[in-house]
Amino acid sequence: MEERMSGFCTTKAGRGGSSGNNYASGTKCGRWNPTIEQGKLLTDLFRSGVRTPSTDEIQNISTRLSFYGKIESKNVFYWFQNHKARERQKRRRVSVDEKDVMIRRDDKFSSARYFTEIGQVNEREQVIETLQLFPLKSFDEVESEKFRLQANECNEAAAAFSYKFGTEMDRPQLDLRLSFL
Amino acid sequence: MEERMSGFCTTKAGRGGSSGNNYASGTKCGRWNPTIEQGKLLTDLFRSGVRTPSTDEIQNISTRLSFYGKIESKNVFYWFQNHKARERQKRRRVSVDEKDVMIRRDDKFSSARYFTEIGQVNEREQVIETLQLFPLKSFDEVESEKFRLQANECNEAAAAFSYKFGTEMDRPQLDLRLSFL
DNA sequence: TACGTATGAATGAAAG
DNA sequence: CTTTCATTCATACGTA
Repeated sequence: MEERMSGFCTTKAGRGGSSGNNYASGTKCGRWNPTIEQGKLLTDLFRSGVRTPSTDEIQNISTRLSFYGKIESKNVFYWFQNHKARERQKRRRVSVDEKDVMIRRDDKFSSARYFTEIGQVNEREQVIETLQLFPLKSFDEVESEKFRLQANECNEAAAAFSYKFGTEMDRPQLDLRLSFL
Repeated sequence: MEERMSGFCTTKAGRGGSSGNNYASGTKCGRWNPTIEQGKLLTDLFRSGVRTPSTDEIQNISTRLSFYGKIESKNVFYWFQNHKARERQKRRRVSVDEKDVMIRRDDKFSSARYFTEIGQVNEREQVIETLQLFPLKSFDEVESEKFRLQANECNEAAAAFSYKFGTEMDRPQLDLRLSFL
């Protein structure tokens, strides 16, 4: 029995906002907030192609992540659901805006600027979803970038993760899901 | 009490086009800030009953507003999201206060009472959403009032808005959304 | 300069 | 899956 403080309340959670800030302010307890490690790992999984993990996978991931702080499987479930939805939503919006710009282009600020500002705009997600095995260095959003920057030591976490994933689990790997895609 | 103007401040006078783009304070770069016209129009739409515009509507609105300053659809999305949430929050806060008072005074007063005294506190917002076409003179918050006061000349903006909305669009009006409710 | 308020942005949790 | 709600973080601005 280990009663770590990590988890819901204590929130040392660092999830950046938009301006490269990770808050550690007194967050109110009540809802789960990923710790940096958890966020990093989740993001990695996402970037690896995981989009809609099965119940079992969710369970596994959750178990794994619980090492870094309190977490429930539903949190994992929601995380992926939201992350995926928002990636799409963003993509959708951006692309339309982009179109608008094209149409009404003021020529003052060309589209190039937009792409840079808005970030990676048009990427085929299906492809990514199945071939992401090779990190294409195309993080989905600025967030991941921040995570990566502010938490390099998390690599160890990733390592541990992979490790455990391959040992104490009955299922092969998270890669397994890729096989039935 | 705040003078909100300037569009985005694309790190500098990014957009040209519409006149009267006051960057006044010369601050704010990074996050969108509605110009007076944009704010006026958004507020009007809100008061007209628009609460949760669909993706398409958001796009239209955004496109329209882009005439008055740089703006992305997500800004419109967030604007409505926040505006609605805060209206609700405020209302909730008030009702709670009222309730406290009530309770303290006399427990006899029950819910029925609230409706009468507090005014249209617990209104069915769906209804509003569909019938708000007729300004019920129930402004949501002081802000809108201010906007209205400090920017009367914006009516022209509203006019233009309506105009464009009715002409350069393939869809009828913003009322269209009401059809599928 | 310090702080309160209004509000843009983000995101966990759910509902639809 | 999509859309909405609730909460919280972050920041612009006004004010003392």
